[in-house]
Amino acid sequence: MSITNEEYVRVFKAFCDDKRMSVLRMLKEGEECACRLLENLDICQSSLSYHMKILVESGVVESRQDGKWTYYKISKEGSRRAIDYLNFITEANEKSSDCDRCC
Amino acid sequence: MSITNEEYVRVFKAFCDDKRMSVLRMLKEGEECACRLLENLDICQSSLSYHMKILVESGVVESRQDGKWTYYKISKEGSRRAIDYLNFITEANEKSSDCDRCC
DNA sequence: GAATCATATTGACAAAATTCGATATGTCTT
DNA sequence: AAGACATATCGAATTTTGTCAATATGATTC
Repeated sequence: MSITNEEYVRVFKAFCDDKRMSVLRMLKEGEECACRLLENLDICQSSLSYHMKILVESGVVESRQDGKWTYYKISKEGSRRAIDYLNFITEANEKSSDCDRCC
Repeated sequence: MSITNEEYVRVFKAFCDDKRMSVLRMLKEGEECACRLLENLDICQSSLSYHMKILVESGVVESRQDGKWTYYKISKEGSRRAIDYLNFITEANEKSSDCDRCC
């Protein structure tokens, strides 16, 4: 077992909360700074910061500092990794347990 | 917005808990009944039942009754859907925000 | 049909996640 | 360097999630 449960869970935490999902859907349209995200979310600034930290730590979102602004966008590498993980986890190990045809 | 945040979150909840991840990793090896899962998990029976309900409601796991046993396995359709969702959420809408080459 | 076994549900508690207001930090402007 | 602005962190309160023991349900066996 090379990848730990903790690692998987950290990555998928990104997708398990309503507010984070809203953020992801905004970032899908392109890079945004925190203040723009905040405008559309009905939470206070510190809560957004909390969620953005989880998103960045999951690797699915990456951030970039520009002066006093922080810009966020979906990370291609991070999302590829999440997809790889999901594929791996849900991919059966084909050990003929529900083989309908052959036996 | 056709698919709600709630729907996405319900699906990804499957992957956001250590115990559920352990279950998924067992089911990856093939169908199992609840009692076998329980043996390997260090939680009590009602807790397992709680987690299995979340997994089944996510669609990622499907269950089948055989007499007094309940068997669980990874749902191909459910996991395909989870992967579709993840692809959709993390796929950028390419609106030229981080275009390095062309401009 | 009574006893037994596997799983589900309930209610109470514990632990973790989320929220907010207040404040800190770091950057830009003047 | 003082003021303004954007974001991060802290501490406390609240909400949600996960846990267990007890009990219920539903099927099987005797």
